[in-house]
Amino acid sequence: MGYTIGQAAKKSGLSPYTLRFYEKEGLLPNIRKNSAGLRVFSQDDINWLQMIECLKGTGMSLKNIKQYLAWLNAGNTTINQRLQMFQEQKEKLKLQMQLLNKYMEKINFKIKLYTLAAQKGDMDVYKANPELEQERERIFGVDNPVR
Amino acid sequence: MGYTIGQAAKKSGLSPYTLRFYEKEGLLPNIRKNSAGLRVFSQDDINWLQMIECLKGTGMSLKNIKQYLAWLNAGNTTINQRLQMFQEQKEKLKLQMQLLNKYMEKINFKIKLYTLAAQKGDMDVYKANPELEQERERIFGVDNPVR
DNA sequence: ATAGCATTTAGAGCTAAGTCTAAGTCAAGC
DNA sequence: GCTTGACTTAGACTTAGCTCTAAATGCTAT
Repeated sequence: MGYTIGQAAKKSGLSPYTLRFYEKEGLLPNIRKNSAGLRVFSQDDINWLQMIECLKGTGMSLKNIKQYLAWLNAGNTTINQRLQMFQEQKEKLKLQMQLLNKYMEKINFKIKLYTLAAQKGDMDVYKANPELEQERERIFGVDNPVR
Repeated sequence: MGYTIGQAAKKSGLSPYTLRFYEKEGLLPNIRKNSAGLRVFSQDDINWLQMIECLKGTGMSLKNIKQYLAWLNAGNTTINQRLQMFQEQKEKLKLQMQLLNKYMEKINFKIKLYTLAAQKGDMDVYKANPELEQERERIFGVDNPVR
């Protein structure tokens, strides 16, 4: 159960460059090397890479991920810091998801608008569909006519 | 109804530096200047900044936002391109939201785990709560014990 | 009318996160 | 025994997106 850097790259969706970069940055400590000096990635390493993806994908910087790793390595005395970190990360993620929902509404409205405009051939869509004004105002606010 | 760069910065949540940078990059064409040479931001400019935020926030690069702006300025002949752009952006956003939901599950599980660990004082949580194994396996996969 | 602040410009500097280059090593297949 | 291809290293380079500096100008309140 050991992967070369290329195999680990495919498994994780990252490039070999990135994996070496992460190791250089201290995000992948304890990567074994075989007798020829090649890195050997374990399943644990792959799992950890997936955790990195999760934290990175929810907006955590590599620097903060490194902090988390330091807490992991420090053992049971840092359980509360780690718990708090995940709680904060959850709040951040909730806000982010709310924001994306708002963006989704805007984009959906734009699609509605442009679908009508594409049929008509021009952007004067509100005249034929005055009911859109209500929705537009709810999503974009009073003084945003949405071009 | 005109704002200084400082006021526009507050309204948009961006810094004056960023607003000047955006103008320099061609993302804010037609910003007026008053007799003293100061920029005057209109409500339309603020609205456009909010659209930029939406596109940027859903992962579009400034370069692609500039492309969209070019289509806007080109008039009705580009309605289909713009419609397609928003449709693609919507697909991207849907994937992103799915991903964030997965990350939320992972983070919630971690919070559950660390909450128990914090009570116990150590990480041997599965022994006292073997039902967690099921959930862990569903969220993280078979060969990921989740440290 | 002067102090204090916001603004202007051109251009330099910064940060995060990779990405690549060059020169070399090594194992496997022909 | 030679080629091919994946790997190694150190360190330079890239990209996106800002962020700041310096020197000058201009409004605003005392």
